[in-house]
Amino acid sequence: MSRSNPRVLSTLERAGGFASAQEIYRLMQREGESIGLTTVYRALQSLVSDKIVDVLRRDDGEAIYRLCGEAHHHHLVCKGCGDTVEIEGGAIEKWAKMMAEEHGFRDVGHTAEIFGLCAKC
Amino acid sequence: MSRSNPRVLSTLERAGGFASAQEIYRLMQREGESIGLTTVYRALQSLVSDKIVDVLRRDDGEAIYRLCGEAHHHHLVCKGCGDTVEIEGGAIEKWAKMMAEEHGFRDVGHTAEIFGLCAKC
DNA sequence: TATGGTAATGAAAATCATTTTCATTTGTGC
DNA sequence: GCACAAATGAAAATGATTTTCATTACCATA
Repeated sequence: MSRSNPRVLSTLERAGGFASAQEIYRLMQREGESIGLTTVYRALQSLVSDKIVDVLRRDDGEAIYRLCGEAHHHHLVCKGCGDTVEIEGGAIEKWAKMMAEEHGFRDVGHTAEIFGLCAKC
Repeated sequence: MSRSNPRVLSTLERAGGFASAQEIYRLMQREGESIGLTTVYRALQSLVSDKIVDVLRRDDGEAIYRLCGEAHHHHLVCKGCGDTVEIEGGAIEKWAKMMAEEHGFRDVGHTAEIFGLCAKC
């Protein structure tokens, strides 16, 4: 069932743990690996649902995949250079829990991202 | 030079200050306004560069436009029936601001969504 | 070693938001 | 009326992503 192709994962690692599907595909091509674009996409989807990688969005809407630790965290992303800082979100956890209770929701998860310009940009 | 079509802006306002280009286009069509999709896109680009609206990205990559200075809100979405509740996020605003300062980021915006199962599902 | 079934693969086509092209229309000053 | 710049929008192009579908690799069992 797991389509988390290890070659895709290792390429993502080699790319610095931060790349788009197209970039990973091109990188593998350049390195002489024989793989189809479809398989790259499927492997990434699988890695995402296995929570081995995270997916964010570039400003142009292209999805970028990045390795992430198991600990639940949020991101502070620079719109200029794409630099990403992992941040802690204790306040968010509480907020999400509170809101869910207030409206009778259960089994809740959440997403939260902050984006702006970093000091260098 | 300014292509900030006022009909597009007013439609965005009427849509609750938060919509995608496609949605604005469909809304105008439904209301009998005669306008081309191209013009909607151009008007939105113009509004963005005039800093009258902000652009964010949905999870699926579609661009959503938001009136600047609009008191924005967040969503509580049911995974079962898709029902959505608008919620207030004062805690998030503070958290985002704090985190941004802490890491030297400026011009920051954020997204936050909570999803789970509503009482009915 | 054959055989049958299931999962993985990838080329090509489909989808969908967005951008570009370009011919036409509209508006404005003279 | 006339010329000319700006605005418009239909249609085509673009580019990422997903779907389709026929083929292939794998794996257990007879």
